[in-house]
Amino acid sequence: MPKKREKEKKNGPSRPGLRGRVWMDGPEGTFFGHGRAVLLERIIEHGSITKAAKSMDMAYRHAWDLVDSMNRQAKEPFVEVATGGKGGGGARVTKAGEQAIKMFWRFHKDLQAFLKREEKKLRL
Amino acid sequence: MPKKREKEKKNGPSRPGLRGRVWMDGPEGTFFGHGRAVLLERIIEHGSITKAAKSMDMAYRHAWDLVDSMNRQAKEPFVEVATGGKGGGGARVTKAGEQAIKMFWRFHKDLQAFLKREEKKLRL
DNA sequence: GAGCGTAATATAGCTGAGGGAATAACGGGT
DNA sequence: ACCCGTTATTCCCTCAGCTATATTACGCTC
Repeated sequence: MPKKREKEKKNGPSRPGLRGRVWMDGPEGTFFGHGRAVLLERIIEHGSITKAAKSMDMAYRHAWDLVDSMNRQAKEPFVEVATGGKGGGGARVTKAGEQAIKMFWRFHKDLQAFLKREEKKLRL
Repeated sequence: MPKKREKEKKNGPSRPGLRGRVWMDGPEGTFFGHGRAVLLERIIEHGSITKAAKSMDMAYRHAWDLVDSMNRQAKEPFVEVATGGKGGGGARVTKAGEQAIKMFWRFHKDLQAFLKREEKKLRL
Protein backbone atom coordinates (compact mmCIF):
# COMPACT_ATOMS: atom_id res chain seq x y z
CA MET A 1 0.00 0.00 0.00
CA PRO A 2 1.11 3.54 -0.76
CA LYS A 3 2.65 4.98 2.35
CA LYS A 4 1.84 8.52 3.35
CA ARG A 5 5.22 9.80 2.22
CA GLU A 6 6.68 8.43 -0.94
CA LYS A 7 10.11 10.02 -0.76
CA GLU A 8 10.89 9.33 -4.41
CA LYS A 9 14.64 9.66 -4.60
CA LYS A 10 15.50 12.18 -7.28
CA ASN A 11 18.01 10.00 -9.07
CA GLY A 12 16.65 11.02 -12.41
CA PRO A 13 19.15 11.06 -15.27
CA SER A 14 20.63 14.52 -14.96
CA ARG A 15 21.64 16.56 -17.97
CA PRO A 16 25.27 16.03 -18.82
CA GLY A 17 27.46 18.91 -17.76
CA LEU A 18 29.66 20.36 -15.07
CA ARG A 19 28.35 20.25 -11.50
CA GLY A 20 29.66 21.44 -8.16
CA ARG A 21 29.01 22.10 -4.50
CA VAL A 22 30.29 24.46 -1.86
CA TRP A 23 30.05 24.24 1.91
CA MET A 24 31.78 25.56 4.98
CA ASP A 25 33.78 23.38 7.31
CA GLY A 26 34.03 24.03 11.03
CA PRO A 27 35.98 22.49 13.88
CA GLU A 28 33.90 19.28 13.76
CA GLY A 29 33.67 18.90 10.00
CA THR A 30 30.68 20.07 7.97
CA PHE A 31 29.35 23.25 9.44
CA PHE A 32 27.09 24.86 6.89
CA GLY A 33 25.84 23.87 3.47
CA HIS A 34 22.84 23.67 1.18
CA GLY A 35 20.68 21.44 3.38
CA ARG A 36 21.32 23.46 6.52
CA ALA A 37 20.60 26.72 4.74
CA VAL A 38 17.22 25.43 3.59
CA LEU A 39 16.49 24.07 7.05
CA LEU A 40 17.14 27.45 8.66
CA GLU A 41 14.87 29.14 6.14
CA ARG A 42 12.11 26.69 6.97
CA ILE A 43 12.58 27.36 10.68
CA ILE A 44 12.17 31.07 10.01
CA GLU A 45 9.07 30.30 7.99
CA HIS A 46 7.42 27.96 10.49
CA GLY A 47 8.84 28.95 13.86
CA SER A 48 9.59 25.41 14.99
CA ILE A 49 12.03 22.62 14.24
CA THR A 50 9.21 20.10 14.09
CA LYS A 51 7.26 21.89 11.39
CA ALA A 52 10.41 22.85 9.49
CA ALA A 53 11.50 19.22 9.38
CA LYS A 54 8.09 18.01 8.26
CA SER A 55 7.92 20.65 5.54
CA MET A 56 11.05 19.27 3.93
CA ASP A 57 10.31 15.60 4.56
CA MET A 58 13.10 15.27 7.09
CA ALA A 59 13.04 13.34 10.36
CA TYR A 60 12.86 15.62 13.42
CA ARG A 61 15.78 13.77 14.89
CA HIS A 62 17.98 14.59 11.93
CA ALA A 63 16.89 18.23 11.85
CA TRP A 64 17.64 18.62 15.53
CA ASP A 65 21.09 17.10 15.07
CA LEU A 66 21.86 19.62 12.34
CA VAL A 67 20.71 22.55 14.48
CA ASP A 68 22.73 21.24 17.40
CA SER A 69 25.80 20.82 15.21
CA MET A 70 25.56 24.40 13.97
CA ASN A 71 25.05 25.83 17.43
CA ARG A 72 28.00 23.90 18.81
CA GLN A 73 30.38 25.07 16.09
CA ALA A 74 29.30 28.67 15.65
CA LYS A 75 30.69 31.36 17.92
CA GLU A 76 27.13 32.58 18.45
CA PRO A 77 24.16 30.19 18.15
CA PHE A 78 22.29 30.22 14.85
CA VAL A 79 19.05 29.02 16.43
CA GLU A 80 17.54 29.95 19.77
CA VAL A 81 15.15 27.46 21.15
CA ALA A 82 12.35 27.50 23.74
CA THR A 83 10.97 24.35 25.31
CA GLY A 84 7.55 24.63 26.89
CA GLY A 85 5.69 27.87 27.12
CA LYS A 86 3.20 29.40 24.74
CA GLY A 87 2.37 26.93 22.02
CA GLY A 88 4.76 24.45 23.57
CA GLY A 89 7.86 26.37 22.65
CA GLY A 90 9.51 26.98 19.31
CA ALA A 91 12.70 27.86 17.50
CA ARG A 92 13.99 31.17 16.23
CA VAL A 93 16.87 31.91 13.87
CA THR A 94 19.29 34.52 15.19
CA LYS A 95 20.97 37.38 13.34
CA ALA A 96 24.11 35.25 13.09
CA GLY A 97 22.04 32.50 11.53
CA GLU A 98 20.51 34.85 9.00
CA GLN A 99 23.93 36.13 8.04
CA ALA A 100 25.14 32.58 7.52
CA ILE A 101 22.20 31.92 5.20
CA LYS A 102 22.93 35.03 3.17
CA MET A 103 26.63 34.23 3.02
CA PHE A 104 25.99 30.69 1.83
CA TRP A 105 23.60 31.67 -0.93
CA ARG A 106 26.15 34.18 -2.12
CA PHE A 107 28.81 31.50 -2.37
CA HIS A 108 26.28 29.24 -4.04
CA LYS A 109 25.41 31.87 -6.61
CA ASP A 110 29.04 32.63 -7.32
CA LEU A 111 29.71 28.94 -7.81
CA GLN A 112 26.90 28.59 -10.34
CA ALA A 113 28.40 31.44 -12.32
CA PHE A 114 31.82 29.81 -12.07
CA LEU A 115 30.45 26.49 -13.32
CA LYS A 116 28.71 28.13 -16.22
CA ARG A 117 31.95 29.81 -17.25
CA GLU A 118 34.02 26.66 -16.88
CA GLU A 119 31.53 24.48 -18.68
CA LYS A 120 32.44 26.20 -21.92
CA LYS A 121 35.81 24.47 -21.70
CA LEU A 122 34.11 21.10 -21.42
CA ARG A 123 34.16 18.60 -24.27
CA LEU A 124 32.68 15.20 -23.66
CA MET B 1 41.37 -9.22 16.32
CA PRO B 2 43.08 -6.51 14.29
CA LYS B 3 41.90 -6.81 10.72
CA LYS B 4 44.40 -6.57 7.91
CA ARG B 5 43.18 -3.20 6.73
CA GLU B 6 41.92 -0.71 9.24
CA LYS B 7 40.36 1.72 6.78
CA GLU B 8 40.44 4.59 9.30
CA LYS B 9 37.84 7.01 7.98
CA LYS B 10 39.44 10.39 7.58
CA ASN B 11 36.83 12.26 9.55
CA GLY B 12 39.48 14.25 11.30
CA PRO B 13 38.50 17.74 12.38
CA SER B 14 39.18 19.76 9.25
CA ARG B 15 40.36 23.33 9.31
CA PRO B 16 37.45 25.73 9.26
CA GLY B 17 36.99 27.36 5.89
CA LEU B 18 35.29 27.19 2.53
CA ARG B 19 35.25 23.86 0.73
CA GLY B 20 33.94 22.65 -2.60
CA ARG B 21 33.80 19.93 -5.19
CA VAL B 22 33.33 19.68 -8.93
CA TRP B 23 32.36 16.74 -11.05
CA MET B 24 30.84 15.99 -14.42
CA ASP B 25 27.43 14.47 -14.87
CA GLY B 26 26.57 12.17 -17.74
CA PRO B 27 23.39 10.49 -18.95
CA GLU B 28 23.29 8.14 -15.95
CA GLY B 29 24.35 10.61 -13.28
CA THR B 30 27.88 10.93 -12.00
CA PHE B 31 30.28 10.45 -14.85
CA PHE B 32 33.66 11.75 -13.78
CA GLY B 33 35.04 13.17 -10.56
CA HIS B 34 37.95 13.14 -8.17
CA GLY B 35 37.83 9.43 -7.31
CA ARG B 36 37.57 8.32 -10.91
CA ALA B 37 40.41 10.59 -11.97
CA VAL B 38 42.69 9.07 -9.35
CA LEU B 39 41.56 5.56 -10.31
CA LEU B 40 42.44 6.14 -13.95
CA GLU B 41 45.84 7.47 -12.98
CA ARG B 42 46.48 4.35 -10.94
CA ILE B 43 45.43 2.16 -13.85
CA ILE B 44 47.97 3.95 -16.03
CA GLU B 45 50.57 3.44 -13.33
CA HIS B 46 49.91 -0.25 -12.70
CA GLY B 47 48.37 -1.54 -15.92
CA SER B 48 45.54 -3.41 -14.23
CA ILE B 49 42.29 -2.68 -12.42
CA THR B 50 43.19 -5.13 -9.68
CA LYS B 51 46.46 -3.45 -8.75
CA ALA B 52 45.03 0.04 -9.16
CA ALA B 53 42.20 -0.79 -6.75
CA LYS B 54 44.57 -2.33 -4.20
CA SER B 55 46.87 0.67 -4.37
CA MET B 56 44.07 2.98 -3.26
CA ASP B 57 42.47 0.58 -0.77
CA MET B 58 39.41 0.08 -2.92
CA ALA B 59 37.52 -3.16 -3.52
CA TYR B 60 38.07 -4.54 -7.03
CA ARG B 61 34.32 -4.77 -7.39
CA HIS B 62 33.88 -1.06 -6.81
CA ALA B 63 36.75 -0.12 -9.12
CA TRP B 64 35.30 -2.27 -11.87
CA ASP B 65 31.89 -0.65 -11.46
CA LEU B 66 33.43 2.78 -11.85
CA VAL B 67 35.33 1.78 -14.99
CA ASP B 68 32.19 0.20 -16.42
CA SER B 69 30.15 3.31 -15.63
CA MET B 70 32.65 5.55 -17.41
CA ASN B 71 32.87 3.31 -20.46
CA ARG B 72 29.10 3.13 -20.75
CA GLN B 73 28.63 6.90 -20.60
CA ALA B 74 31.57 8.10 -22.63
CA LYS B 75 31.32 8.31 -26.40
CA GLU B 76 34.63 6.49 -26.61
CA PRO B 77 35.74 4.10 -23.85
CA PHE B 78 38.15 5.50 -21.28
CA VAL B 79 39.61 2.09 -20.46
CA GLU B 80 40.38 -0.80 -22.76
CA VAL B 81 40.55 -4.15 -21.11
CA ALA B 82 42.03 -7.55 -21.92
CA THR B 83 40.99 -10.75 -20.19
CA GLY B 84 43.37 -13.70 -20.34
CA GLY B 85 46.57 -13.68 -22.33
CA LYS B 86 50.02 -12.57 -21.29
CA GLY B 87 50.07 -11.96 -17.56
CA GLY B 88 46.40 -12.78 -17.36
CA GLY B 89 45.27 -9.64 -19.10
CA GLY B 90 45.26 -6.02 -18.03
CA ALA B 91 43.72 -2.61 -18.46
CA ARG B 92 44.86 0.39 -20.47
CA VAL B 93 43.63 3.98 -20.37
CA THR B 94 42.78 5.40 -23.79
CA LYS B 95 43.53 8.85 -25.20
CA ALA B 96 39.96 9.86 -24.39
CA GLY B 97 40.52 8.78 -20.80
CA GLU B 98 43.71 10.76 -20.52
CA GLN B 99 41.97 13.84 -21.85
CA ALA B 100 39.22 13.42 -19.26
CA ILE B 101 41.83 13.26 -16.50
CA LYS B 102 43.50 16.43 -17.72
CA MET B 103 40.18 18.21 -18.08
CA PHE B 104 39.09 17.26 -14.59
CA TRP B 105 42.28 18.41 -12.90
CA ARG B 106 41.97 21.69 -14.70
CA PHE B 107 38.47 22.21 -13.34
CA HIS B 108 39.69 21.11 -9.93
CA LYS B 109 42.54 23.60 -9.99
CA ASP B 110 40.26 26.41 -11.11
CA LEU B 111 37.86 25.59 -8.30
CA GLN B 112 40.60 25.75 -5.68
CA ALA B 113 41.51 29.21 -6.91
CA PHE B 114 37.84 30.19 -6.83
CA LEU B 115 37.48 28.95 -3.26
CA LYS B 116 40.56 30.79 -2.12
CA ARG B 117 39.20 34.01 -3.60
CA GLU B 118 35.73 33.55 -2.12
CA GLU B 119 37.03 32.57 1.28
CA LYS B 120 38.17 36.13 1.83
CA LYS B 121 34.51 37.10 2.02
CA LEU B 122 33.92 34.56 4.77
CA ARG B 123 33.39 35.57 8.35
CA LEU B 124 32.50 32.90 10.87
C1' DG C 1 -2.86 21.80 38.38
C1' DA C 2 -4.48 20.11 33.90
C1' DG C 3 -3.90 20.78 28.96
C1' DC C 4 -1.25 21.82 25.17
C1' DG C 5 2.41 21.59 21.61
C1' DT C 6 6.97 21.79 21.34
C1' DA C 7 11.95 20.51 22.48
C1' DA C 8 14.87 16.82 23.92
C1' DT C 9 16.23 12.10 24.32
C1' DA C 10 16.31 7.10 23.79
C1' DT C 11 15.78 3.00 21.14
C1' DA C 12 14.91 0.16 17.39
C1' DG C 13 14.41 -0.52 12.31
C1' DC C 14 15.19 0.31 7.43
C1' DT C 15 17.98 0.82 3.40
C1' DG C 16 21.55 1.65 0.10
C1' DA C 17 26.46 1.83 -0.73
C1' DG C 18 30.34 -0.45 -0.46
C1' DG C 19 33.35 -4.48 1.23
C1' DG C 20 35.05 -9.37 1.23
C1' DA C 21 35.40 -13.62 -0.53
C1' DA C 22 34.56 -17.13 -3.69
C1' DT C 23 34.14 -18.73 -8.46
C1' DA C 24 34.09 -18.93 -13.46
C1' DA C 25 35.94 -17.21 -17.94
C1' DC C 26 39.70 -16.01 -20.56
C1' DG C 27 43.83 -16.71 -23.51
C1' DG C 28 48.84 -16.57 -24.19
C1' DG C 29 53.21 -19.16 -22.41
C1' DT C 30 55.45 -23.05 -21.33
C1' DA D 1 47.18 -29.91 -21.42
C1' DC D 2 48.24 -27.22 -17.70
C1' DC D 3 49.65 -22.80 -15.34
C1' DC D 4 49.05 -18.16 -14.40
C1' DG D 5 47.14 -13.57 -13.27
C1' DT D 6 43.68 -10.81 -14.65
C1' DT D 7 38.83 -9.66 -15.88
C1' DA D 8 34.09 -10.64 -14.91
C1' DT D 9 30.31 -12.13 -11.91
C1' DT D 10 27.86 -13.74 -7.85
C1' DC D 11 26.41 -13.90 -3.04
C1' DC D 12 26.46 -12.39 1.58
C1' DC D 13 27.91 -9.21 5.17
C1' DT D 14 28.78 -4.77 7.40
C1' DC D 15 28.22 -0.13 8.40
C1' DA D 16 26.49 4.61 8.36
C1' DG D 17 22.84 7.71 7.58
C1' DC D 18 18.56 8.36 8.19
C1' DT D 19 13.84 6.96 9.60
C1' DA D 20 10.11 5.74 12.95
C1' DT D 21 8.23 5.54 17.22
C1' DA D 22 7.82 6.30 21.95
C1' DT D 23 8.78 8.74 26.13
C1' DT D 24 10.08 12.58 29.07
C1' DA D 25 10.83 17.62 30.13
C1' DC D 26 9.28 22.06 29.77
C1' DG D 27 6.62 26.29 30.72
C1' DC D 28 2.84 29.24 29.38
C1' DT D 29 -2.35 29.55 29.45
C1' DC D 30 -6.54 28.69 31.30
